[in-house]
Amino acid sequence: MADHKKRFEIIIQKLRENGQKITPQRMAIVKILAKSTGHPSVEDIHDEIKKDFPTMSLATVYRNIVLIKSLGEVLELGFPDGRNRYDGNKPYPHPHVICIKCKKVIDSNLGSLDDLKDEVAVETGFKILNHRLDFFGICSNCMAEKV
Amino acid sequence: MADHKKRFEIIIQKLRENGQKITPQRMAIVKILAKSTGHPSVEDIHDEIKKDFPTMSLATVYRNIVLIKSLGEVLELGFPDGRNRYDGNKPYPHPHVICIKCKKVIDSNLGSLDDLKDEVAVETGFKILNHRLDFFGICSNCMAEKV
DNA sequence: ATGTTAAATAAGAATAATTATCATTTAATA
DNA sequence: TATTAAATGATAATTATTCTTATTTAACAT
Repeated sequence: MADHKKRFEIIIQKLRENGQKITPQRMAIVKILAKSTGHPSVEDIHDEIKKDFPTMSLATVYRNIVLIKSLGEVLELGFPDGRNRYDGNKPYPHPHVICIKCKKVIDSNLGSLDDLKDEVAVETGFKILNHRLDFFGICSNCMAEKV
Repeated sequence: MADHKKRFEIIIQKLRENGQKITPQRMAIVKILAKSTGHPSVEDIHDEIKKDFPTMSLATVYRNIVLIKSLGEVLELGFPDGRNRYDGNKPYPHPHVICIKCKKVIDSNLGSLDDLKDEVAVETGFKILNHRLDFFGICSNCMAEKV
């Protein structure tokens, strides 16, 4: 089964287990999050779904993301300019590489930061639960386009 | 000279070099950013300065942060919940450790991520300019307070 | 199959952080 | 001290997100 199909099933299953109803709108949102290779914003998701559900409300997208986030099945990437983006395909912390020109967000396949995490825990006395690592730069496309 | 005094002078000097006026309000903001051990939010800064300048406008704080950011002399830490925080003492990327209970933000003294950066550049074809590494967890104080 | 009910949705109002506007004030320079 | 472009203060505008409420509907029991 394709990766995003599997993720879709996992998230739907988890929703069921938590007594949530499976509505068509909810399924549409989960479907996009399960793929989410492009790290869509709430508006991206809303626009995409409006093709099938012209009455889909933005509030519904927000509500469902909060819900799915609370189940640990989507990763939220917040940015200072207030355009959060989401990854429901790999909901665990992993490095992202972000183009500051075209705003593309891609995944990196770097190894884990467990060693660093342990160092930080010892150094600070924190119980570390989570982390986030982003690299910012310019992608090869945007580099080629520079005038 | 104390660390934050030095930072203050550096930032003021850079403002001068760029033809910016040195106003009392601007100095007050730079002074707080130069210290900024607590990684203050815009509101924190505004509240602090209002003690000396009761008429200080929020807009002035925002404007000056944008300006100082454009000079590369303050690091902006954006969070999904829309409460950005600032570090003008160490304006270059460095790991932060954030308590998810009391929202405290402290610095970590981990070594550099230059090796990782190079790996990512090779892997993705990006020109990497910047990065951000945050660890989220619970600080020892909050851990002790749990009921 | 159908009725019941608590939860979900749609639409739009409310909120909160940030940015823009514009009249007034002021730092820098002559 | 006068001049002038830039900075400030006050507030309106904007934008992302959350809240509210009437309506609809998925899930379950009959």
